[in-house]
Amino acid sequence: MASTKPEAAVNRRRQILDAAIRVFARQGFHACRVSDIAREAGVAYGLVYHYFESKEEVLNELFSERWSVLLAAIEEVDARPIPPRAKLDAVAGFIIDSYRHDPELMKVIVVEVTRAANSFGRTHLPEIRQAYELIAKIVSDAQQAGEFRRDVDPMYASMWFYGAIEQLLSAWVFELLPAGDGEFDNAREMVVETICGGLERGAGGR
Amino acid sequence: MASTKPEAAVNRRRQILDAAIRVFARQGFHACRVSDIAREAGVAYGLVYHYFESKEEVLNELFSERWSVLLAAIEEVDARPIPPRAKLDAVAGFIIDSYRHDPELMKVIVVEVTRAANSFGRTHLPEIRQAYELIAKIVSDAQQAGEFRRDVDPMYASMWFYGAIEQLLSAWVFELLPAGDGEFDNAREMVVETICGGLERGAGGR
Amino acid sequence: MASTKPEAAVNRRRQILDAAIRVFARQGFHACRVSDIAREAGVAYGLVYHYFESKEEVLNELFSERWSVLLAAIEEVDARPIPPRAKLDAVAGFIIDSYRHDPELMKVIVVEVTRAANSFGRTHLPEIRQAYELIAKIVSDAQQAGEFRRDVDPMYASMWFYGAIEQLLSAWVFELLPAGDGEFDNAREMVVETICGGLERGAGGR
Amino acid sequence: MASTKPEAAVNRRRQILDAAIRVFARQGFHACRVSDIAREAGVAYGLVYHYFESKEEVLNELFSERWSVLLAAIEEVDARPIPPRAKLDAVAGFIIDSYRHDPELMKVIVVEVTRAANSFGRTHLPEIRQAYELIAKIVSDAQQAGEFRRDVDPMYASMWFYGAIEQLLSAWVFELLPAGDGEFDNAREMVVETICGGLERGAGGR
DNA sequence: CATGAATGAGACTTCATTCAT
DNA sequence: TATGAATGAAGTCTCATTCAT
Repeated sequence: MASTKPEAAVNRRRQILDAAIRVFARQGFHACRVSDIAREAGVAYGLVYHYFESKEEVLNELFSERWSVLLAAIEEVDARPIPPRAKLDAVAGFIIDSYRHDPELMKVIVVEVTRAANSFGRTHLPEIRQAYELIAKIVSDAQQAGEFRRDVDPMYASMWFYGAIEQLLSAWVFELLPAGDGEFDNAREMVVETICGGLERGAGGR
Repeated sequence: MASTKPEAAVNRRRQILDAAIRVFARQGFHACRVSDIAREAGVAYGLVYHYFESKEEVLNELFSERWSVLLAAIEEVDARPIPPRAKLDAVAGFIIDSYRHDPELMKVIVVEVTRAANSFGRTHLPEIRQAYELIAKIVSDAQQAGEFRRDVDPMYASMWFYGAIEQLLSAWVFELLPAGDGEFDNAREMVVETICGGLERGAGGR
Repeated sequence: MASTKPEAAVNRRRQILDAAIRVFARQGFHACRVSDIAREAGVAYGLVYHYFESKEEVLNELFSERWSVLLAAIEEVDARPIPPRAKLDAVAGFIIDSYRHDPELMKVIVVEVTRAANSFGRTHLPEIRQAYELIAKIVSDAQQAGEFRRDVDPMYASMWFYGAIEQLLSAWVFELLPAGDGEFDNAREMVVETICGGLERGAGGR
Repeated sequence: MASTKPEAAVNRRRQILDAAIRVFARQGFHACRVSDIAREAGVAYGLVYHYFESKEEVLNELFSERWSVLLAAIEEVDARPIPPRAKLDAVAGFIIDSYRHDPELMKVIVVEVTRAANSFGRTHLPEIRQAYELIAKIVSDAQQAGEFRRDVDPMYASMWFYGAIEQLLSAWVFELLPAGDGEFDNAREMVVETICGGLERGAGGR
């Protein structure tokens, strides 16, 4: 009972964030108004500003919250004693599963932040870059270990790997390609097969 | 005399479009005002509305103008009697050269349209899809010819190929990676090597 | 125990008032928020509304509390059996000493009420007028007694006397003139010398 | 005809400024909305922002426009080959006449800027100080010439002189004292008589 | 063709005040 | 008494677009 208020507060904040995900996903960050978020959350206009500095901060929060999980996941994967291809498979799997479990949130993150580097994403370039670098490190280590060819810059490889997956997500989001459990698994398998295949190939020879 | 005006008109239009490229590249589509374009072009405020319906139409025009060239280029490349890897190399080369020759225009196209599918790009999804499909056709034909492995959906492969290149362009645009002639050539070579490598792998066997 | 609360209440009220002086002085009445006062006082947001009707009432209180002291002081001075110049010297001394002893409070009173007759001060015009009239009475009596020239409207004289002192305070507040004990005494002496000098002059002759 | 546009533009600006005087005088700067100014001027909301950066800038303009005239007037007066008392009489006359001819504008200047040093006036402290200093110079010169007593700091004298007049204007504005041609002339005469009287007194002796 | 003044809807944000606990 | 979450009205400023000249 004594803890009702703090709990309520926490819930309110969550309630607004969750509403924002739905609104951002449906209308887009720029096209929606703060009042849309408030209405979707079922709270008063001003309450959004009680918990967040601005509309931007809501998106900020949403992104950072999720992106930090992604970064942690990549690091955790990298620490596992498994071959690089398995690592990249796990990373791809994590990203695609994120979309599978919460397509609206991932749509917001990809569409409004990650692919919107010009406007909003600029703020988050450092965090985004971290993901690239973690992936690059996996590639780089694999090159050191002689498992990936050495003539590809790890950052380039990282771009291709991440870019390929992001393009996939975009295609699902904008319904250029059908989405569904079958597609998710198959796409993950194939993207890893293709990119890793290209990176492994001739690892010894070249 | 009589022909001066139409000519001037054409020039005016071009003048505005070219100014828009610089302004969009510098400030972004949303952050810039129509008056910024007019000032950059050295024309009066209202003249932009003489030649274009709206600010959006300016971007529309810019995109369509360039994208149709890309589509034509891919078709032309596909028609050549060369192996699929050479075709994809030519396509990658065309895109990267576009950036090399006019980085501002490509920045606008990639940042404001292609990667902004939610807001503005939605209008152009059909044209964008065409590019994906033309690339997919190259892959598909290669699979038919036994040169690429058959278990990868050509549209997926297209996404990865295009996504990888777009990610590269983004990285250059946002200075996550250094850009320059050396990088351009190397990146093209390597992205083709990697993706095609992955697609070719076990083409016969599997 | 039973008496703790009322006592605490009184203290709380005082605590909020004192905090308000600092906040109003620092940020100005309009520019500060109720929450600033609460934070400065170290109490909860809503408590301010427990003791005061509104933000205005806090300022009201501050003003009335101090202004009534000023009015009483002038009346007390006027009752003394001393020459008019000595009376005005005492009044000037009282005002200047008020500033010397609590510059923040006087800043608030002068800046936010007395000189802000348009917005907030309007409420207090009657009280402010009383001060003018008390001073005018001193002048008027001096004229009756043949000590001040009779051709100056006592209310005008009051305005000049009070206006001169208020301008002095403003100059100190806004650091147009240096403030300090030396300045305080000299300014008091000189303002009385000048205004009374002008009022006495030719009192007999004209 | 050809000059219609520029002319119109100038007029529009003036039209808005004049409307702002009435609105500021009637409702006060803070209490009025930009839309009130626009309505009073009979123009569209946004036009105010076409000519001015913000509501503040409108007041800025109003103040600077008028204050520069005051400064010029004081300088001009000081240059005349007349005794100091005549100079101060001319300065007081100028200020009081300004009120006589445009009481609304003077109300705005005194109430919203000059006496509002805390909020808005802060921006204009330098200009306001100039006026004080010009008056102080008149006093100082008179002291040099042996016409005013030397033991009064010229800046103090300036404060008293200006403060007395400003207090007078305030009293008229807030109807603490009746205003009218008779009062204007009498007040000017008497304020000069009193202050200069005080300043001249014992000029030789002391 | 060309100009740029004029329009006005729209969105963000602030913050005094209320109220349930 | 005390708390601070919740409310929502209000106002500033922006800027795409129109239109008279």
